[in-house]
Parts: sequence; C-alpha cells; structure tokens
Amino acid sequence: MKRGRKPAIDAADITRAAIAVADAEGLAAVSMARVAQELGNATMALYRHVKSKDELLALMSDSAMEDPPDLPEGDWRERLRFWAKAVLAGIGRHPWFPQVPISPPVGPHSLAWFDKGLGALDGTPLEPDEKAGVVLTLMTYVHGEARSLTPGYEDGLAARFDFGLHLFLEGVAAHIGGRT
Amino acid sequence: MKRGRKPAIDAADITRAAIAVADAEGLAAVSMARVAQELGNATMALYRHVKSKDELLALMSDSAMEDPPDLPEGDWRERLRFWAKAVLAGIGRHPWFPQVPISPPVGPHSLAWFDKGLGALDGTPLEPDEKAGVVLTLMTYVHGEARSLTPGYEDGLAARFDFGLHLFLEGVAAHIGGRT
DNA sequence: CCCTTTATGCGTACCACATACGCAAAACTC
DNA sequence: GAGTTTTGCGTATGTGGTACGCATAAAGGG
Repeated sequence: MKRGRKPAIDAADITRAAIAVADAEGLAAVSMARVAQELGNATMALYRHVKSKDELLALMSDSAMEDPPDLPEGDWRERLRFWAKAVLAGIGRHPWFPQVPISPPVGPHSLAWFDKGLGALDGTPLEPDEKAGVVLTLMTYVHGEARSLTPGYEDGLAARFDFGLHLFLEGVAAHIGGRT
Repeated sequence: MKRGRKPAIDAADITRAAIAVADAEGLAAVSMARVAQELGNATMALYRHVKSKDELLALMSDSAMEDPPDLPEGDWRERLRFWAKAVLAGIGRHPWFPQVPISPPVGPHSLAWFDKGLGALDGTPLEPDEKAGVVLTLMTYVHGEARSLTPGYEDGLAARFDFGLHLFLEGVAAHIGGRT
C-alpha cells in the first residue's frame, strides 16, 4: 500500500473549487486563500497538489469546458454550425474562461473539442490539414466572440455571432466547391 | 491663468511609459511603481493623472494601436485583406495587447480602425449593418488569432492566418454574390 | 512682496496575495 | 513501537494597489 499520510484533497478537487468560485464571483475572486477556504483547508495545503496559481489556472482552463456533445446527423454545414454553437454555449457557462491568460499547453478537453470539430467535416473532400485549419479558425473566431460575453455587454452578440458564422460557413463551402 | 502647481507629467506620458514597459518586459512587469520609476516620479504621483491601474490599462489598450494605414487601391477583397494584415501587424508590435482584460468602452483609436475597415467595403452592395458585421467579425477573428502571438508560439501562425482569412473572404464574396 | 487659494507631489501606511521554508501530524512497513 | 514517508499548514517575506494627508509650488489679490 502507499506510504505516508493520506491526501485529504487532490488537484481535481482544487480545480473544481476554483471553478466554482470563478463562476460565482469572477476570476478576480480566485485566490489561493479563497479556494482553500472553499475546501475547508489551509492556504498552503493547496501547494501540495498544484505547483502554483498559474498551474491552477491552466487546470481550470482545461476542465472548464465539459465534454463536447455528440454532433447531430446532417451535412457538414449543419454539424459545424451545431459544433460552433456548442463551443459558444460551453464558454457561456464560464464567462471568465476567455480571461484566463494564455496557456498554450492545451489539455485533453480542448483536444476532445477539436476532434469533435474535425468530425463535423467527415465526408468532405478536404485534406486533413485543411480540416484542421477550418476547425482552428472557427474555434479562434468563437473564442474571440466569447470575449464579449462579459456580463452587460452581450447586446446583439447572438445576431452578430450568427452572421459571422454564416459568413464563415459560406467560405468553407466556397473552398470545398472550388476544389471538386 | 490656471492656478496651482504645474503638472510635471500627464496621463499620456504615463500611458506611453506603461506601453514601453509592457513592450520591453511584458504586461506583468507593468506596476504603478515600475511605471513611476520609468518617469522619474514617485509611485503615488501617478494617481493624480489616472484614477487606477485599470484605467491605465484601458488607456494603454486604446493607444497601443497606432493610427490605421491608408488602404491601397483595388477591389474590396484586396483592401480587406490588407486591412486584416495591418490589424495583425499592429497587434504584433504590442504582443501584450490581447492580454489586457476586456475594456468594453472602446477608445478613439479602435474606432478609427473600425472605420478604415468599413472603408474597405466601399462600393460593395452590402447594407451598412452588414458591412459592420463583416468588419466586426473579421476584427474578432484577427484579435483571436493574435492571442497566439505570445513569444514562442507563433509557429505556423502566418499560414493559419492566411488560410482563415482566405476562408473568410470567400464567405464575404459568397454573401455578396448571393444578394446581387 | 506677502498672503491666500488651489492644484500637484509624494511619504507613510494598510491590505490582499503568492509563495518559500520548515516542522508537526498521520499513515504505512517491519 | 520505531523508522520512514508523505501530507498539513503556520510563519514570514516580498510585491503590488491604493487611501490619506501633509508638503510644495504656482497664481492672484492686496
């Protein structure tokens, strides 16, 4: 059996608690002390499980998005539109998400979303790297749009988003059309 | 004449100094003390000219982008591509730009860029709100892409950006085509 | 010229936070 | 139970934002 004192909490617990605080009071409210209090532990206890606050932010960032939903039946266009809206909705549940400083080493959740996006393009004549380009571009756009989700500034976001998405899908269609 | 002691510095000086620090050492290095030192003033002297650090960040954010360049001759496509690349290049000169927390009250510089973008669509049969949608969407995409400008992670950004831009312009073309 | 008025310069002080360090506490092995 | 190992966490340090209040300088009036 494993030696030593049993851990009372683990990194996942800490991440969960931090996300709860961020959801309820904003990213600025997430301090090591605040998260520890949420868990009924002392501040410094957290450092046994996460190396630094930056690491905690990276963990939060990856697990904020729950698992991507399955795509509906239909052509690539409907599927990709569904996917993009799911991304936006997922971020909408955690409005602090776009404010987390860039953490380039993406985690497993981000990859799962990316894969789902690729799946929307199954059956199209695009090359693999073109599919990746399409999905990355769209994801970038959606993330950018999500920055306007700050409470109080969502006016007209839905309409703008639909229009931008429409333009983008038209572009993909034209690109596919031009190569067959 | 105006009464009272003469101000040794003004908000513009502070903003300039803060941008210089951010350019040279990153946004994290921008502290009130650091900026004051840059100006040869005491920390608290800054507060006579900016209300808070958040206000300073907003000022930095607006004046980071210098004035937009004039667009070249050509069709809307070339002009919009030129504009998008200018936006990306402008941000590239201040890689901390996308990291500034959202400051919704946009400033005069942002508006100038937006106007230039609209100008790229002069002569197209788009309605005013469609033009605005096109420019906002593209700006959002470029800003999103610019988040990957963090030193060390620009690999393949140029190619990805060109591809995304290509898709988007195709989409605008299709949208215009579908309405004439 | 001195005195009052008015605006700026900035030292001091306080609070929130991240985190290094080291010892105390707990759980397992023999 | 003694030794070993791993976690819990109190203490302390450094950094950063900023409220407060007095010192300081500039201009106007007598």
